[in-house]
Amino acid sequence: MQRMTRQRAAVGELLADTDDFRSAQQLHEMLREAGHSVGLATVYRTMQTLAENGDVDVLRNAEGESLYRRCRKQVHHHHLVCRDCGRTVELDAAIVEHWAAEVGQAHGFVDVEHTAELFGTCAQCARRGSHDA
Amino acid sequence: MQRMTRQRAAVGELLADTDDFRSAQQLHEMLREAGHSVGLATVYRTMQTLAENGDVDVLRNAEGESLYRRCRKQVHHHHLVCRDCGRTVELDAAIVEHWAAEVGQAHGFVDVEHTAELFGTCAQCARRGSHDA
DNA sequence: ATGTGCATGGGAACCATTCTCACTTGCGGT
DNA sequence: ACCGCAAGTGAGAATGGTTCCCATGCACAT
Ligand SMILES: [Mn+2]
Ligand SMILES: [Mn+2]
Ligand SMILES: [Zn+2]
Ligand SMILES: [Zn+2]
Repeated sequence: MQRMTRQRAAVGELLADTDDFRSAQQLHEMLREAGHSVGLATVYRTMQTLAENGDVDVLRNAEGESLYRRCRKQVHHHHLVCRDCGRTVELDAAIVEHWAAEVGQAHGFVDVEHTAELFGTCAQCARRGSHDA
Repeated sequence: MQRMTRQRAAVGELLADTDDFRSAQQLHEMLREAGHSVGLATVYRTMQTLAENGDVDVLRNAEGESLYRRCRKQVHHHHLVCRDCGRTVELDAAIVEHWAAEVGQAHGFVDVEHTAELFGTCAQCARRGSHDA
């Protein structure tokens, strides 16, 4: 019931080549530049489906936009993301997992989920940024 | 240069009485019900200013809406929030602070900020929820 | 090759938030 | 108390990311 279409193939190929977090609109533009023709609505739909299936990770930047990325790890993890270029480091954070579970239980909450993301400026962007100014 | 207006007084009073995270629209409605007349745009502006001054904390729920709350602690902290009723527990998380700082430095990132929020269903809402269904 | 129903895409709709701008008002100065 | 004016307000328009609609396209089982 899940069909392989030209559009989905193009998105999949793009995600394989990209290891920074990107917005749906950025992905759409990248597809256009690569010569593929894929509707914006289709990009949104595709990313949503991939996210639901756990095939991509989603996070929201400070502006509230959703950013997507195909991660190496399939299991739950967190990220350190460059707010300038999207460069991403995948993180294990057993400490954070324990903390979240303990705190939730201690206060009688159930179905506890957590978000924990780090945003910074990567070394390369920091170097580039110090040139001007 | 910061003037005390009827509207800001009303918002301040409301925030003092509320200790759950609330959206600007919810606050606007609560003001209306309390008999105050405050424009929605003013609520947004006021919350934005309060947030910039660190007088309220802001976080985004799963739907991407901004939620506001006047916290007891003035210093940096995190939250455990009921996704149904907004009930909130303020959290110290020295472990998370250390983790964030270490990880950022280890990967050469600078100006590292972090988000870490827990969302769950509070005991009361869990009890209420189990009645129906 | 054909049929069926999932997939696509362009534009409209949605919705939280911000902007605009004419009007109001707090408040320092007199 | 009275002025003057910059800060504040609010109703509606604009914004912008995302979702919805629906006529058309196309993957794929038979
Ligand atoms: Mn985790
Ligand atoms: Mn922290
Ligand atoms: Zn970078
Ligand atoms: Zn609750």
